[in-house]
Amino acid sequence: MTDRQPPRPTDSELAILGVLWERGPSTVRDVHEALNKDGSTGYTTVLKILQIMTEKGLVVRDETERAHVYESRYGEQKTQRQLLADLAERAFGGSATKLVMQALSGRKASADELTAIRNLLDTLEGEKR
Amino acid sequence: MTDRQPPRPTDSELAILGVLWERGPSTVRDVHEALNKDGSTGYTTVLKILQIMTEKGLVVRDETERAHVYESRYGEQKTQRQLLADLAERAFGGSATKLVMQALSGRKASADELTAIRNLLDTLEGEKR
DNA sequence: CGCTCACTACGAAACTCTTCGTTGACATCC
DNA sequence: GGATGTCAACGAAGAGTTTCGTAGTGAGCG
Repeated sequence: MTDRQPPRPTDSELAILGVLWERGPSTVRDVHEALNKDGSTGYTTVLKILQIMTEKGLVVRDETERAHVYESRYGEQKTQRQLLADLAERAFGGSATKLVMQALSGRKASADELTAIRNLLDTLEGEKR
Repeated sequence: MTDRQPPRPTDSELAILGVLWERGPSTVRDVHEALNKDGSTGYTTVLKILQIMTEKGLVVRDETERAHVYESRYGEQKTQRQLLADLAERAFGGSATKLVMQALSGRKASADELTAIRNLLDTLEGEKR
């Protein structure tokens, strides 16, 4: 009835979504050029993946212009949270807290970053009480 | 020279690794029975995936007994951190901090969990100074 | 000794993902 | 109006994943 659960994007799809989030609605050419800054992907490859993503519902396509314009259907944060929930489910026994703690301890964060996280914690706790 | 970077486990592989981490070294039968508690996977399917994982180096196999015994080659935490680093790279522009903050805000954690995370933060900051 | 059971090995089939070559449509430029 | 360039669509090839049927092998039982 409501929107079906979007499928988990693959690596290539995620790379393209990154471009769309950064640039906003873009043509195939735009995406291709943005990706080719570092990697090397053919134009038709990008096109094909965008077509598949359209079928999957990951992006929406505006066909009014000759060069179709693609836009990510789900926001960056929503997608990121989806991926995190997914990973928590698959690799952390469903515990997002375990995921967070592992991410924190497995990594050197700067003092600034730790402070930012602490502030976020404060906010969350404030909401709760 | 040193160990080659282990490949990212697939979903099925991760499910099997979960069993191996929980039970310790196990035979195919052990894993199969553990997995069939809820899902439905054939015995030979589990065997095949374990064989592939052996080729990939994700597990090690002890063949001294007739029923081979499989063991995860990498610990649970190490694998989890690998997966997190990977996801941070692919979906969070390489920023583990962004990942943590998204995981925190996208989720309702209990007060106890927030406290646990806060304590971890204290420990990390303590080490740093 | 021969049967049966448990187990591994092999390989095929279906599916997805990634890549790209080719084709055809459309527009613009000379 | 024909050549040139841009673009979407199609299809195919190759790799990886997941599934499982079938075959072979060894161990122990009767």
